[in-house]
Amino acid sequence: MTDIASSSASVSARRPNEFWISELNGRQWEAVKECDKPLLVIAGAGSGKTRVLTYKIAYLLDHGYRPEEILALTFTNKAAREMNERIGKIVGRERSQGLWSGTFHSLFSQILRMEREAIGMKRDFSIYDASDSRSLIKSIVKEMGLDDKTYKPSRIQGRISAAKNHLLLPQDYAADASIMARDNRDNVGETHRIYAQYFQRCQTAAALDFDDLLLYTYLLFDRHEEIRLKYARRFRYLLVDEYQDTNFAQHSIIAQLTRENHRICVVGDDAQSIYSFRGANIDNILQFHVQYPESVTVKLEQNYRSTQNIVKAANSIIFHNKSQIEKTIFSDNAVGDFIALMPAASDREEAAKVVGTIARLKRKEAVDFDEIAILYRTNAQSRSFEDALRERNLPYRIYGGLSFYQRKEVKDIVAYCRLLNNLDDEEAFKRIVNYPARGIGNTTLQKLFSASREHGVSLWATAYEPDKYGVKLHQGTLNKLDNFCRMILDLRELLSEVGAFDLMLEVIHQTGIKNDLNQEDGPEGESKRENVEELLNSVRAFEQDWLEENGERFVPLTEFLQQSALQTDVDQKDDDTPKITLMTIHAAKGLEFEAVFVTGMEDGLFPGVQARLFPREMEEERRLFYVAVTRAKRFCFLSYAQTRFRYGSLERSEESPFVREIDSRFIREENEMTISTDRVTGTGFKPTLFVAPSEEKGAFPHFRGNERKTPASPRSDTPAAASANSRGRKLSRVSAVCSSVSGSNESNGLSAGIVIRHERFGKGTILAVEGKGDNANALVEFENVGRKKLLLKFAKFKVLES
DNA sequence: ATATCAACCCTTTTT
DNA sequence: GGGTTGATAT
Repeated sequence: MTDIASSSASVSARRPNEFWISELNGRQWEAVKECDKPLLVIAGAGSGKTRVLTYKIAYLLDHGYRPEEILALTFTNKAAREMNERIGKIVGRERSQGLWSGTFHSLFSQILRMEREAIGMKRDFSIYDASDSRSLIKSIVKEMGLDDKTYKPSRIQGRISAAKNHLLLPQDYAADASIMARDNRDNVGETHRIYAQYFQRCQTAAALDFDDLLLYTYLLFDRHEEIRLKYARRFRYLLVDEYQDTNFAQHSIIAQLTRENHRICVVGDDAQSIYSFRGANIDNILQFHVQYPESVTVKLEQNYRSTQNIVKAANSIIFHNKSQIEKTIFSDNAVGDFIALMPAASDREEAAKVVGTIARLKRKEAVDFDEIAILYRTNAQSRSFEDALRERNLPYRIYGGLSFYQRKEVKDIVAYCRLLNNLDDEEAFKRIVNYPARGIGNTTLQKLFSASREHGVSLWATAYEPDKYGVKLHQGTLNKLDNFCRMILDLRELLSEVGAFDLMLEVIHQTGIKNDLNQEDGPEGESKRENVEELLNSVRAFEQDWLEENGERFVPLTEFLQQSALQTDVDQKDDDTPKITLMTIHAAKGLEFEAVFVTGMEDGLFPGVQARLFPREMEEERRLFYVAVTRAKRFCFLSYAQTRFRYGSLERSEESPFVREIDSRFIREENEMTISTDRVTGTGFKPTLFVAPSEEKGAFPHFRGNERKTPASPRSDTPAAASANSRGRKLSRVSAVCSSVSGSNESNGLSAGIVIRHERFGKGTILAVEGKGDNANALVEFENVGRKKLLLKFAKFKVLES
């Protein structure tokens, strides 16, 4: 089972690998070229993990693997995108097209859509996000007459999520004595019934939640051996990034796909495992050698990112953890500056100090804003920094928190779209049935609810045919319901005729949303209208991108919905002006910055109160701290506030115990810095950096600050062109490509029988050409992906033989 | 049925 | 501080 790569190497290697070797150190190269045995790469922070992954894929491509035979799984879209770009740079874009790379969730949801029949799902299933799930759980708790104090939706959601991550269906859950005992002990003994009901309701709504994307993929492969084999064979090589953060479900699916051939490479760092709260199981990485006894382990221990002081300080932090894989991370970079500790009297002062220091970093060290990050433990901490940055007119960008797609006005429009796409989507229905207000109130809804539960049909079904399900309503209400349903059905007619963008425009007009928003005045209404604009922009951008890659007449709404459901804040880019990054430490995983501020270093905040009593949680918090510090290339600051506003009132806090865990040789307090400069070497960090922020007034008189913000939307995360930009392409470039391609292809006079190579789908034979002008399209039979209809206006391919 | 206001939780962390 | 829920008036 280990012959393929080597046997085909001589045939297809086109490029000497010496060039690569110069780009890699010995260990990295070792990891790249080991393609026969299962490979575990323990990659310390900043040790070139992504480099190894990308070169390894390039190496595979050079040794007989076709792009579509490689599956590369990441945790974030950003990581996937970055990987794709870097591979494109190494082997050229065309040779990497067709690679299966992306997040677990997005790739699996694509597979589920392709194999929907096997699991009895319809093509246009909805994806419930966390708040949809929570709201569904909430209504179930209510319906079951349980106390929502003891059965707090978020708590139940956590349990259900954990169950799914352990591949436990409702019946398995109820049958598990230890789980039931635990639930009973915790006074939530009815959880299994909620879970069963939740599961059922998701099914009648044709909806999958995030965890279902994994669970159903597992079940698909488990119950349909032929399908599992199909994918196990298709993916001849499997790579997994951030393996320390995989949960049992992910681990199991990987096992399903590698059962026959063990061509797999996982990359991770146990010291950076920070998602155990989400079911991530560190044993997956620790037990890799047991799962694959013939496996090889490569440790990458040289850090190329940070100064020696930062690396050593980070080592001294993680040293306090008991359980870990033995390794010594070292750096050959400059010694660098001390980690700087910045105490502050209040959270406001903390923010002022941080921002003041940023201004100085920019001026004295020429660190640009996009090389600076302010990190914190909880999203709630962002506010004081926002205020301080706005006051100083410094550009920033917040990631996380209330993401764009979670705003009410945006969610409402998306909910309409979801309902059009999938009439059974219950959460979407609930959200918009009476928005804008049309007199369908709670009492009506309750009647529909109980009818739908009673008959096991969707809410839509009962609203559409109330009589059939014995719903008793006044004539007036019946008329209102009927009007609503007719409007939805009318809009639905458009699904097969127009693209996502046009459809959304129709929705906004026909449903009265536009009217409603136009009536709202004041800054809030203004900001809502802006957000709707942004939503439309992002749809348009998505369309541009999608049409180019898939030759179709228009973008089906369902395509947009699917990608937007799995899109996170970090995936969005607004414009190109450098901005200071504000995010949680979790969100910063995998990123790096010249200067990093780790803020809120307070006992009870970081580590949080809940962690203090449990050693295992303390270790996770400590790893989180380790992740935070190792994001920094040159400058790392730790700040804390002695008083802080929490839940609206002032609270006192002490310095985090983590601060004292750093070896004192690598850290200095702000005021100490001004005196002891003797150890300051390397990058030449001037002690003058630390001056009271008040002296910093007007540091950037010419700088044009943040765009104006309305109080209602103080954040600067605009997802305009999120999708198009997210692939690293500009709209202008897209259109340029389109025009040139369409010109050449049309004049080439394509006809049946001609063989082409498509950028993404590979080699294929044209079966038929039809249509004129913009609508000209070709039906092509591709070798690997089957039949596709390409819209010649957008399709990127070249003719091989005619 | 809707609009408004007071009382009430609260905060980890995210695909 | 902020968002959600519940009671109350219209």
